[in-house]
Amino acid sequence: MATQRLTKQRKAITEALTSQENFRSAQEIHALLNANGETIGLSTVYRNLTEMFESRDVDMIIGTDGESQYRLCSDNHHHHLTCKKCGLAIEITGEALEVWAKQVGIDNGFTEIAHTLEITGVCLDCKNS
Amino acid sequence: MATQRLTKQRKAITEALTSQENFRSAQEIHALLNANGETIGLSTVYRNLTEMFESRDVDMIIGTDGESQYRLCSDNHHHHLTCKKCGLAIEITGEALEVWAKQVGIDNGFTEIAHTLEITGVCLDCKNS
DNA sequence: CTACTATTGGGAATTGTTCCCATTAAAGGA
DNA sequence: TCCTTTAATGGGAACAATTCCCAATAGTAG
Repeated sequence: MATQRLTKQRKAITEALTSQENFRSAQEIHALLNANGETIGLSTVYRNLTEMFESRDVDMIIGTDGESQYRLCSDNHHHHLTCKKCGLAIEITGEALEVWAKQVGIDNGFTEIAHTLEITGVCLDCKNS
Repeated sequence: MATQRLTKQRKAITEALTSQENFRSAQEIHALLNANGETIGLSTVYRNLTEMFESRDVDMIIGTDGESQYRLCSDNHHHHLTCKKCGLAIEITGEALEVWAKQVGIDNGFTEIAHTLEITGVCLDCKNS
């Protein structure tokens, strides 16, 4: 009585996620797979990403436009400094911030504390053009 | 040459927001108004909330299901500690964070630096139920 | 190999939000 | 006060992301 079958679609999705550094929407993953010659249904991508999120294999965030974005869970938590014009993204880590955010939650009696941070601006190249 | 007319719809929306403690979705505001006998279009609610957000009269956050939620804001820049279960939102200010975020941008040659931060968790009441 | 059933995929349905545009009604001036 | 101008409204169509439905497909245990 299997409860989890290893289909080639599931494998392909995991592979696609592995090849991506940052958060990608379900639609982006789907497009990526199709571009690579895989034939995979959009429903399947959504279904699997949701399952993977529930089993904590991927992180999910909700973007500023309300679109869900996914990324394979990695242990090193970090944030991004993103250019509004060209989309350039620089990884930011801040141990102090991590600790502070968690502390704020604890101080207010919260548990299961998580946080998201986005810093945006205009990068040097875009400013000079 | 007026650029901002004080319509009764705009007034009603502000009133509805005033009566609410926590974040409410545009649809909730709309339902609330209609329940109070106002006749107001959903488009109008969306339009005004978006404008009010852009002019910083209301705070907006994107809920876990991707739905935008609004609340009248106090004047100063701040962030939120939000309960995943009940939506309870506590205002957070952190001068250190503000300075740090700006510094990170500057260090990387960015200008027009802005940032958003959301801390989420489960509040005490929701944990005990 | 076969039977069982988890999983797939594609189109329809849903949901939150924005767009379009003819109609309505603030606000300033005569 | 009454016009005139045009910002603002509202409702239905359009959209985009996501979920649902279900017949067809394909892992996997035996």
